[in-house]
Amino acid sequence: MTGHSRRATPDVTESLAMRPRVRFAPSPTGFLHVGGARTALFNWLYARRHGGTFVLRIEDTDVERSSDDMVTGILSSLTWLGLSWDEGPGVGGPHAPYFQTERLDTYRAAASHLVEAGAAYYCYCRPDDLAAKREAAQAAGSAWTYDRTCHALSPEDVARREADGQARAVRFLVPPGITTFTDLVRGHIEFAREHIEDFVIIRSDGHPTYHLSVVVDDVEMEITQVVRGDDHISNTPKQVLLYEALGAPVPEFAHVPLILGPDKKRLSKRHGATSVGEYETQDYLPEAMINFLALLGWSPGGNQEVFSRDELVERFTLAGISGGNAVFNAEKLDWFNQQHLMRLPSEEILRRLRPALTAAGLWRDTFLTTEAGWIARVIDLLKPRARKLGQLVPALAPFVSDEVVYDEAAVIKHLKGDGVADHLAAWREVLQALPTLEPAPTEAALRALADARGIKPGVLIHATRVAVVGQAVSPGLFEVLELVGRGRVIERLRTHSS
RNA sequence: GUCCCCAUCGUCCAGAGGCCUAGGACGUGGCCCUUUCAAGGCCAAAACACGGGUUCGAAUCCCGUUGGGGACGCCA
Repeated sequence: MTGHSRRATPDVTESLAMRPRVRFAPSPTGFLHVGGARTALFNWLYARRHGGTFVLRIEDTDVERSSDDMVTGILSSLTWLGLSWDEGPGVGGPHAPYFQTERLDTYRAAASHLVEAGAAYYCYCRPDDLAAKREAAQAAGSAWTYDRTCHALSPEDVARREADGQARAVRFLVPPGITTFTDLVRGHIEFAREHIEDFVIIRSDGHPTYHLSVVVDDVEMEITQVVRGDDHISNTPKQVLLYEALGAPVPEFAHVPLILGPDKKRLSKRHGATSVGEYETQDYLPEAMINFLALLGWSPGGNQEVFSRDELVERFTLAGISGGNAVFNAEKLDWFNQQHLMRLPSEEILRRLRPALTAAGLWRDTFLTTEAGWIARVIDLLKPRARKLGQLVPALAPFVSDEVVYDEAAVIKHLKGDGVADHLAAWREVLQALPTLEPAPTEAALRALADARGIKPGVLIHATRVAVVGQAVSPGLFEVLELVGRGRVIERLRTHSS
């Protein structure tokens, strides 16, 4: 060790300190919404981009509405999207547990600390009474903030209520002044505290409210950047106040715009699918979903649209998040799906298709061995014509099995015409005589035959297509014939020729 | 009602004072390729909300108006 190491040490320490710790903290009161998924994605991208840590924390303090099934569903959707978490449910971590209901003592301790420090006080008001006051004020057209009744209670009053065993909540005492914070996407934001009421931090049932638990956990879990939805922006000053009262460093904030439906209203069920799980069910590729979501409200700056997960990680910056809300455009998602499908290697497509092919009775293990090259060519031919992965299953059928499903309209249009059966018989003879079904010579042979018989090549082409694949549409006929293979082609022509 | 945020083609974005007769993508229309369908290529229509400033010069900076969104819970 030389003098160098002494200089190097602080650098290393500093670079470690720079590593961000971000988190996604869903409440398990519903499925993973696409908006939540995008928030998770931005956090994940930021962590991965900077070699930081992505924490997943479950905010289940609303015991009434939270459920284990929802937790499972959310984890499953995140996993499907490939947003792996470094700390959280299932993987644990230095700040476990990651379920808030398992951390209640921590919140109570923090609240007691705040009460002792005079930063918070007990409140014996009944929720019903407060709601009534609030409604009355609203009816009168004015805003209502808690009137601090309980802050004004004399020690005797308090003693009597305690003796009566009255339920008490804990309220944070909002000091006068102005709270400011810097938002990484919007810049400087400030709130006059006169508009902020003394908010409840511990409910009368002893459970913490969101404001307390989120701050206590973010402090304890050493979260450095809070990346979350725009709808939290007005909560932020309350939380900044809490950080300060707790004597904790305030993290940086980045509020990302909301995702809207086509009518510019917050995306909801009536706009169609809103949960990630539905898109999974609808056979979208997770990489397409990621790409689409990333570009909703964020831009790397150039003109490129299609990005792999790694490319997104490489380019992600919080500063690239735009300020305005974004409308969810399902058609563009479809386009991304197709683009990613086309870019997926055929082996990968085959791997993902295996369950569906098996279910359809079309799978055989030789796809992985002796037939690997052949099936890859078939997939490459079909994939630019598919919008969804699953569409490849029926498209693959005429290539991999003897079963051909005939489209009635196509049969009538292209196989029932005058002389068609006869033309196909002649064409079958020609094919049988050909040394191979290589596209170019096969096409030449077909055109020569059509010429000899005085018909347009299209007549033979269309008839052959329907006879071989059962549909009026397919990839280029001659590539299809070669890959279907002479045996099956001849056989299918035989059943449709005279 | 109060507070906060936002404002470029129908939609998603580019644009960080002159590079803008505003660029890309989805979608739409047309053309090309072609045996069908895709993919791909080319072309077209399509936007700086409005009004004031600041500046030699503004989509870009400031103010206001309007519009949209969000928050005002013992929900998160």
